[in-house]
Amino acid sequence: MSFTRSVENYLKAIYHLSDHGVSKVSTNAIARRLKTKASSVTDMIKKLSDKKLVVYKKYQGVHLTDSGKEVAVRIIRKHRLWEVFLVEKLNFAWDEVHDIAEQLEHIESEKLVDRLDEFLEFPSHDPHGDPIPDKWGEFKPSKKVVLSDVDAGAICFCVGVIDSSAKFLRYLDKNGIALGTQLKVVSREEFDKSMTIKTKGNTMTISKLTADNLYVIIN
Amino acid sequence: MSFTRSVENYLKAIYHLSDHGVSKVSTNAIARRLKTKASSVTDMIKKLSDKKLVVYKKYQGVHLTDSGKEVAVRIIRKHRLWEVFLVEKLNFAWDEVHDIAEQLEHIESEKLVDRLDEFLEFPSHDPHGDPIPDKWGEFKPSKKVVLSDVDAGAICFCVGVIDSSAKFLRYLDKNGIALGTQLKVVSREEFDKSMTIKTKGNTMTISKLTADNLYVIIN
DNA sequence: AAATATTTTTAGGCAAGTCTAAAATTTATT
DNA sequence: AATAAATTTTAGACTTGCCTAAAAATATTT
Ligand SMILES: [Mn+2]
Ligand SMILES: [Mn+2]
Ligand SMILES: [Mn+2]
Ligand SMILES: [Mn+2]
Repeated sequence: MSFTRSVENYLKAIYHLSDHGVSKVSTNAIARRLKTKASSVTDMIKKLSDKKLVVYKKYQGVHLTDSGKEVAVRIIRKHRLWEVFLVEKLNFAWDEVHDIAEQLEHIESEKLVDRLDEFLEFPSHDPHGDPIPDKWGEFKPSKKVVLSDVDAGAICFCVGVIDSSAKFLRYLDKNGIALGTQLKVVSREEFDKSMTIKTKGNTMTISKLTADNLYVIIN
Repeated sequence: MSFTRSVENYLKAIYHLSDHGVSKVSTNAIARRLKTKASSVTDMIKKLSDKKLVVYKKYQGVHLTDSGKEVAVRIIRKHRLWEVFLVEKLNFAWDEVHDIAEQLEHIESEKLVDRLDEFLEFPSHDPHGDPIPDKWGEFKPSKKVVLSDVDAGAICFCVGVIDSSAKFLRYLDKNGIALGTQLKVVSREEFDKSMTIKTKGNTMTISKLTADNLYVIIN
């Protein structure tokens, strides 16, 4: 099955708004996300419902069917793989790639996606730390968490920040922490919730504030 | 300026049919090429004319304006760069890439195109031996020619075939001639128009028939 | 519980791009 | 030069996706 760009964008939006296709999503939420009008959303929802991609009851919001979820995950896979390509191979910064990936995600060719995946050596996460589903639509169980939630002893790698101020980024940079940096949590201090972490060449103690603003994925 | 996918496809078709935008193109020729109906072409031509991308006189065919040509060349550049990417980086065969490039050529991002160009090390020709314009829309002077037209002494490389029968391709393969193979024309025989050519490891004589069916680019 | 505010749907309309069938124009043939 | 054939354009219709304005349903206040 092949769908229009617009249908794909709606399904992806609903997927994200519904927390992986679990809960119901309101018309207005979709409209806000896609920068369109509620009436347009209602129109589209009816078409999606006719195609059995969503379940819809008037005034009650929508949720994705299994096949709707499948389409959404396929688009997300493509979006994130292309983001990796742009950052890893074409040296884009991680905050420049979204709009381009928004277009590339609609290119249709299963072979292309699989070859790209292989070319990128089957990345498990995109440059923003979001997981990339495999070709069967399965996500790896690992999930991005805030560093302050990681137990002592765990090894993880940095995939994103919450506070993206220049100040914070400079601080991280100075201490050799960047996207993709491996970290081991050596110990956690109960008293002030500070943590001691070890990077490749360095061991340091970071404050709770810092740990609260770093996203990591546990290996 | 940004145009719809459809507009871009029309402009590209007209460019190719008009021999680089020189001659006039008939409605039917465009319809044939784009697998659409003549009436649809007339409709679109009017819109292109309103946008000053073509010059149109009823019943007299169209030709591209300078700005129409510019758009067409930009699309062709993208098409061919993506083809190189697919073959060189993702290991596609040269006969598999066209349809995918047909989609990728419409991705909008000047930065993406320039980075891709750089990543591919500024290729001058696509996998079919067609020249790739630079970012200012300029084509390198070299052009693909039939091997039988090449003078003795010249060094060229193989970029395509006219006869694509399995028989011919097997013959080439057996003699170590493939896409990209460097050839030196050692001598030409006036009597039967046969040629002696030298490849990397081998010198051989080929018939006029063979030379007539091989496209090369002179270095 | 009634009134008010918010959300969602309907009604009607518009642009892009395509189609079929019929009319107009150009080109080729007698 | 007249007729026939081919090409091109017009007329009218359809789909997709979007919009505004108004009506209907649901949610929140009083
Ligand atoms: Mn998109
Ligand atoms: Mn991302
Ligand atoms: Mn195309
Ligand atoms: Mn090509």
